[in-house]
Amino acid sequence: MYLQPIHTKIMNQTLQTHNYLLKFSIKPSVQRTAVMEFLLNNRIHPTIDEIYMALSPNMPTLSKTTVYNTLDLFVEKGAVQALAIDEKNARYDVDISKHAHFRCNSCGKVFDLFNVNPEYFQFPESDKFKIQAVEISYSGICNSCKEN
Amino acid sequence: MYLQPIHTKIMNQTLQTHNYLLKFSIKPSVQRTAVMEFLLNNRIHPTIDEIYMALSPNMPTLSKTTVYNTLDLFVEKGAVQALAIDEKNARYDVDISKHAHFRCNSCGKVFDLFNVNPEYFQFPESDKFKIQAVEISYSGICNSCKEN
DNA sequence: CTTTGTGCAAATTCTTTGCACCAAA
DNA sequence: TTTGGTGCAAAGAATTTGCACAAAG
Repeated sequence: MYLQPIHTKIMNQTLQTHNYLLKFSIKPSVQRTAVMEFLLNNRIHPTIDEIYMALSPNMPTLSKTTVYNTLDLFVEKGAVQALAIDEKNARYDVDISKHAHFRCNSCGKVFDLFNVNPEYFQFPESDKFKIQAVEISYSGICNSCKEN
Repeated sequence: MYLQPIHTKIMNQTLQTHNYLLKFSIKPSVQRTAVMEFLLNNRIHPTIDEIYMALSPNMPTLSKTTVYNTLDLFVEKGAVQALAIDEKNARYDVDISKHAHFRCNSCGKVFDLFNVNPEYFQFPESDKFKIQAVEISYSGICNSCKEN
């Protein structure tokens, strides 16, 4: 049986991410690929700072400006959606399918909610606006905060 | 026919606002009454700065800190809802009934949307979270921006 | 070479905090 | 008096901007 060397596995994932960026017409630089790979592997709706903090140990020259630039580009190209659910910081979601979010008012974490009726994501009739997007955000207390 | 003097009208409105605050157990100071009166008369989901800029000409000693304090209190008492729809600034809505909002990506203005199916404001089943609130936010281009 | 991307430092904006003074009960 | 409200100035945090250097084609 042939065992795939670990570095090849890593290369394969990076290659996948590289190709994923190309699907959105994003030129895959080292930094952009690292940011997208982090988003794909960590579905935690991270803030800019969380992304920067996670990547900078392995990428000491990375700057926060680049993380800002990268996410602006990803949003512009439709590869990620920016969430308004957190009033303090912008949060980013690599899952661009129609789904809702829940924010815990105690710990501040943002979770996906996939069991919201898909019908809710339809746009209402309007002669005043050209509606292009919808965001459905719930808030309250998550179970792990409720226990404490 | 008896014409109500204009200053009486103003007094009457301030008195109404005063009593409105009392309904939410908010002690009606001069500043709080002015802020609430502005919110009731201007359903534009204003930012802190918009409220401050509107009131300060007639209330030169008003400070932005007081506007912040006042709106924190209003939200805490349930008299207004804070909107997360605008990533740049907090916006406040004195209409606490269940309705949706639309933000124009061009001019940044936020509008009410009253024709969204009330069913959409129901909370989904969840054993992970105690859901307490929902915000439905649409975005796109408003008609006056589309024309220009 | 020319264009595009990155990263540092500074600037800007929004919000919060500490504290002193003022006002109402 | 005592409590709570207001307002100034400073601090803090998130984001944006200007510009020089690096990388890619």
